[in-house]
Amino acid sequence: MDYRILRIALDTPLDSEFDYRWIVSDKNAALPQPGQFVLVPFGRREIVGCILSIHDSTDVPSDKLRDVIAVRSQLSPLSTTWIALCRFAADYYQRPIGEVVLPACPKNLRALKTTALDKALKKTALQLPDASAQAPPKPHLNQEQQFAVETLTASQEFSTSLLFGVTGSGKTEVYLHAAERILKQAAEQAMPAQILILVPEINLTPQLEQNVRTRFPHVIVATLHSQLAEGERTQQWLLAHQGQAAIVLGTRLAVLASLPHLKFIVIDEEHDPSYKQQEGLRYSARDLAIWRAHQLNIPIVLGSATPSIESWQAAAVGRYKKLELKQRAASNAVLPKVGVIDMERNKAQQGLTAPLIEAIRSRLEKEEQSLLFLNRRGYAPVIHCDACGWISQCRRCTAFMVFHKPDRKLRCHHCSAEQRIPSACPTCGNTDLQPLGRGTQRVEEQLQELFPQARILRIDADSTRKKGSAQAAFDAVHRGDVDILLGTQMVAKGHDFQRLTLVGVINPDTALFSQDYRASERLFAQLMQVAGRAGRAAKTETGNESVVLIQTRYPTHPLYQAVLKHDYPGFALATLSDRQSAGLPPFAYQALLRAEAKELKLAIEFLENAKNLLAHEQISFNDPVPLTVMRVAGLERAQLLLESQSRAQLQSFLKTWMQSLRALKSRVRWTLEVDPLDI
DNA sequence: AGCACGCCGACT
DNA sequence: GTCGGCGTGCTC
Repeated sequence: MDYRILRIALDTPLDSEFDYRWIVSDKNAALPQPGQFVLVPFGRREIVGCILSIHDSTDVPSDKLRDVIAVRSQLSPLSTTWIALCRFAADYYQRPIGEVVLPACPKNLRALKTTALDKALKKTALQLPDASAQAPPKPHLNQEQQFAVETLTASQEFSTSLLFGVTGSGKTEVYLHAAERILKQAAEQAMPAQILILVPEINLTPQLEQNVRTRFPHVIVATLHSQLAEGERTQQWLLAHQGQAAIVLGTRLAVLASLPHLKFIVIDEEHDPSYKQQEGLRYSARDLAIWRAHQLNIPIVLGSATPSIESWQAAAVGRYKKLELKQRAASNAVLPKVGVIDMERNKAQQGLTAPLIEAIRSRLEKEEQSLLFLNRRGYAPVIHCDACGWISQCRRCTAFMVFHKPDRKLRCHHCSAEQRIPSACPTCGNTDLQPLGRGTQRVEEQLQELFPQARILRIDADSTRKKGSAQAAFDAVHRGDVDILLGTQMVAKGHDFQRLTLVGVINPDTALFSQDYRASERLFAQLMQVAGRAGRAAKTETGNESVVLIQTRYPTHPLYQAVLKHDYPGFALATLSDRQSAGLPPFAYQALLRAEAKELKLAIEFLENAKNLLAHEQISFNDPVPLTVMRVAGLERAQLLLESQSRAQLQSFLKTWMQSLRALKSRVRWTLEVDPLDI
């Protein structure tokens, strides 16, 4: 009997591809194709995999070979280009290819039954653009924007551009104009085209989605992000895969979407940490997007007001083209004035210094809005007993339990353990337990005392737990129903508040002294971003200038001085020189091996073994160390950091090292992260 | 990761 | 006597 060998990717941690037999019963029937999904027996169950390649023979002994049950032919095959992208990601991040290919596709494609898929296919077959609307007049571009658009669209070949422009400088307009031109150029040549736009978090940038849809009423715009319901996700994915969607707007997972006619990629806010997947395949969507652009030989643009240090360096050495927008696009918009409040001279009461309180008061008098930024939720990060020294330590984690006042609970932010507030100290019975430090809830309480008439709104992960409540909260601010907005980093992104003329940063100093060498880079980006919430509109009717006030104990710290001057290039230059002398990225490449076990000793032991397993001249190992939050949910964790001057050397080392590590068959649970962001 | 097999402890 | 704990072995 005639048969073929199908080499198949399966979603299993086993680092291998699996060969199956396909019996050719009818010579005239079409053979299965790479990129098609198949149903196969695997152990004692049946699962769906994806054909990677087709062969005439295999080394797998024939008694092990089993037959494919069925081929899913209703879906057009994924391209070999797409499979090559997945293969690169799998190799680079040291994961089996099946763990890339299958999770990259909607669950309905992998389901045993195809009913949901068939339904989605039927729906997308009828999909048409909105088209009812007429495209609104396009905003006029200033010279810098015009130049950026020209540069981005001048060639259809691979190039990476870094679009550097402050908040409000009109980066979005550059993306949209470039996208429009690329679609138009393709249409003139009667070529299909697709554009991929990646954003950090889609629910925080609903304005962009709306913007794109109204600007492109004649094409299908698909959106892809993790919060879509499965049916919807399948449809949106199909619109991309079938080439119907000319524009695909999505979060990091969209970088692995099937896009047969991809011609241009945009990465908005390219520095944002949420482009890094933090579990499973720990990929950087930005880095994969650049690889994809290179693979397809198409242009890609990375945009940011505070580029990642890596991207800035790449632009400095000419690997990326640097495009700069120096002015805020609306001619009457100005950069907010940034000032620091020295907390040594101005003692804070309940976290707020007198100058900041005065600034809020003056905004209230003029009926303008204030925004206070504090990156710590809850009421107080810990409660303690004055009499005996007891503190609210989590039993299962190396962390304090956070006091949440509205529901009168202690909650661990690491393992989500909860308990009611003890009415008395668990060790000595003292009934006077005190909160230490402050989170957003406590500052909210303080604001209510100081400004009883003001309408105060807190926005953080706790206040926006219900679906749609974040949107409702932001809508209230936009309507002007809020005088003082208070929140965590959730309030820093995306939204432009027209009547907002004061941004107060309560105390960001801890990030200055973090173990993590990237903490200052993140702080700088966060401060610039939150500062950008102010003064986006023209000067208000009252003629008030927008102001950003940062409360700090270190007012002369270079980081704050750079923020004061809106001087990202200066900050980046200083950071790069520090990184260079310390031999840190982007002047070195890193990988991180993490281990967790019931006892720290076991984790450390495993990492020591791993360290001594395989020597390599161009790889340097640090010592295994416990993580800062050593124990989470009863498991103790440690990590081993590797560095190399050469990305290629690190890659080839990791490949053989991983094989040896797997062969150890250790009890300990471990993961490897390539290019880690948090250390 | 699943899933099954297998070998020991406390229950209707 | 059996339910269920998790060690270990296997998946083309």
